[in-house]
Amino acid sequence: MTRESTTAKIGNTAYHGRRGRRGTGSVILADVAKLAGVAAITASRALNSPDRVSPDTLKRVRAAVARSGYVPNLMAGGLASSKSRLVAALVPTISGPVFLETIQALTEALEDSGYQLMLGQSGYIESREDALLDAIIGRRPDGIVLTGIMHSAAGRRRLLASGIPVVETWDLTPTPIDMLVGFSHERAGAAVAEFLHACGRRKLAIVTGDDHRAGLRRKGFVEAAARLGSRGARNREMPTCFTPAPTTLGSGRIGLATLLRQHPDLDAVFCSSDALALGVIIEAHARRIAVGKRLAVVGFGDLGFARDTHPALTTVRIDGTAIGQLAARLIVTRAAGGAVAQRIIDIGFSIVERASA
Amino acid sequence: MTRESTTAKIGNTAYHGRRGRRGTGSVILADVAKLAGVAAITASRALNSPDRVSPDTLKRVRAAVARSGYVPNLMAGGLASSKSRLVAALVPTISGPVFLETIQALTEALEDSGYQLMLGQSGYIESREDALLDAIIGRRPDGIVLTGIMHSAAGRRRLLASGIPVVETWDLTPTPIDMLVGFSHERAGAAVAEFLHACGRRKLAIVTGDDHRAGLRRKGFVEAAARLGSRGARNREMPTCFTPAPTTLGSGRIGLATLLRQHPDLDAVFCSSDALALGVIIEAHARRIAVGKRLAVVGFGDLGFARDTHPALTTVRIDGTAIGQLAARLIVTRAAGGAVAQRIIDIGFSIVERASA
DNA sequence: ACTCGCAATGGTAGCGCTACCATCCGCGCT
DNA sequence: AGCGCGGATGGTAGCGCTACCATTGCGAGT
Repeated sequence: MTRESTTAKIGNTAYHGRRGRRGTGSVILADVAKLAGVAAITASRALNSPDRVSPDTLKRVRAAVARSGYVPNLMAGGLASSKSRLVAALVPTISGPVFLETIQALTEALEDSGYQLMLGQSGYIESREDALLDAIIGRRPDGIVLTGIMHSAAGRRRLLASGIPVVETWDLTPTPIDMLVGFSHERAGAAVAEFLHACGRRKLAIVTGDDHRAGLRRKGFVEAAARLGSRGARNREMPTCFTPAPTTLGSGRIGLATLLRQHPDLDAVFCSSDALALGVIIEAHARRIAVGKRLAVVGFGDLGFARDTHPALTTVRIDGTAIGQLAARLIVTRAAGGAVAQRIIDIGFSIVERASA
Repeated sequence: MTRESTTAKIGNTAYHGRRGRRGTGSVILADVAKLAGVAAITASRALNSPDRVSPDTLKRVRAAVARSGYVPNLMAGGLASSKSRLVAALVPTISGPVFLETIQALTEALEDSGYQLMLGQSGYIESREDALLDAIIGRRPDGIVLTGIMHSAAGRRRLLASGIPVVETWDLTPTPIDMLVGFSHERAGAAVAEFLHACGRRKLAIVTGDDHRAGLRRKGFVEAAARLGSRGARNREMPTCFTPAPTTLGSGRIGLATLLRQHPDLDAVFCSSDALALGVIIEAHARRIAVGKRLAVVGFGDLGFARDTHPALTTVRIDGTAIGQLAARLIVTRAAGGAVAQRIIDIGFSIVERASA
């Protein structure tokens, strides 16, 4: 029994109503083809590679689509072509505006290339990360973007085994799973120490979150400070205040208060996020400490508000948008069968010098 | 020719190498079934409804899955069952932390129920919204969550026609497409005006973004102020400063400066976001205006930093997490074939009274 | 005139999975 | 003994689409 033997009704309800199976009852490609007076495969070509059909056919198929309100079933198409036009992004959490810019740029760049973003939040629980990985790999995305994720060894193996292009971002590990767009947190930390040193600051301190990447920045900062001979840093005795994730304005206030109790004479604070830095500035205000003069404050991230604090915040700028766009380009290239010239891209960073340091 | 007639190799590479089609070459259900010594359909049941197979079979199938590294192809499963286990969320943009909490909660709640979130950003371009809608509907998600989207009439129609459950959020329109979780922006604005009036404030002003929902809050605020007889508000002459999207700390600073130029005696400012409010506070600081005393400031959103500003920010709290969770529950219920008791849920709001007003 | 090539179209056979029905087996009942 | 019944399992036939190959028709090349 063929579809043609049923009524001419658009949609496959009639067919399934007669005998047998499920079906969504919506308009399918065969309906469009019949309306346009062509075979299904020709209708498919008209939609997916318009230059492979005659102009006349193309017009008729397009008209049929418009008339019937047909929306291609991408699950079926994906199954048949093993191309899902989906890209998955895995982040620890989207709150915490650090990765937002990257996700935003990624989504936009992908949409421009006809891809859709699937978002996964691993939280910080490893078992969840594994379950999530299954859910993601199960959809056979054309690419996976890992942002700020510390993946388990098991996770790495499954990703590798899946054969799906992977882009890691926001970090620069020597041994990426596949591709990578990031920068060196350690060098960023070192650069801040050198900058503060050049400003004449010698009594440095840190307010930092305790995630892995912040740790790397701290390491670079402390080592550079030691190398340059700043106070206390020689023996890794950098005054440090750790704050729990996520880093907030409130933690920054507490952080400065805590540091001042032990080291009332400190003259510079490097914060692992702009939110912390804003908190430090506000706490300094409350204590009538002149930020930028008696106390230098440096943030990290160059979030939108950094230019508008009082005084404006000196901070490390990471081009999150570029990271997202590059990640998208890498994946799109790979999905199109192309080879990428450079599997590891160092996007660098810059110190935006404003009034706070 | 059946799969069984080929070698016992795991994965369908051998089969497809021999003659014919594409195929991903990865482990498929039939491989698992063969390993476990059962039929494919039994393996499927073992994975999807474990209580419908014998404990022994279940164990053997699970072992086979573990041994082969099988990951179900959810596109194929979705096609066969017309259940995608995907939910799409449409937001104008994810930067701008307002909807973050909702998206976060939504993702988590869905993951707990075995659903995956697909994220779409419409930007503010209507043509893009339409293209996006096709990409989304094409994947046949089990639900669509609209957050802060003003959808075109055409968009409404397609959503309706698709038959997919839709939840609109963050607003309370009288005629939702399907389901709705939100609150009345107008009433929120009115409540702030009443609150400020009760605090003895009479010379009110507004700093606001110019999106639709902020407009509704402004309307409620202005009308309530007029009703209560605050200065100028009788004739809708509320001093107002509009700022371009997105609302930022910087816009808030400019906003207050602008208002003060025209109305140096104002004693209260209602801001359409906490970011604006923070900017207003910072500008007031810079001008040595005592916030909470000479000038009352009220924000909107109760973002994380609101409790930590100096002085702490009085603001309107919306439970974005609850919105996300409720939206998830509505969709999961519907997808499971259940009927929802209440198609329109008013989540309300509350004014968090702190030191700034 | 006859091949050759190419553009346009169509038929067929799956992609990997699950809904639907059929079968089988063992159990308690009449 | 024969019956029905429910639990476990299997076979088959698609879900809606596209890869692969075949076919057709027509103009150019020899």
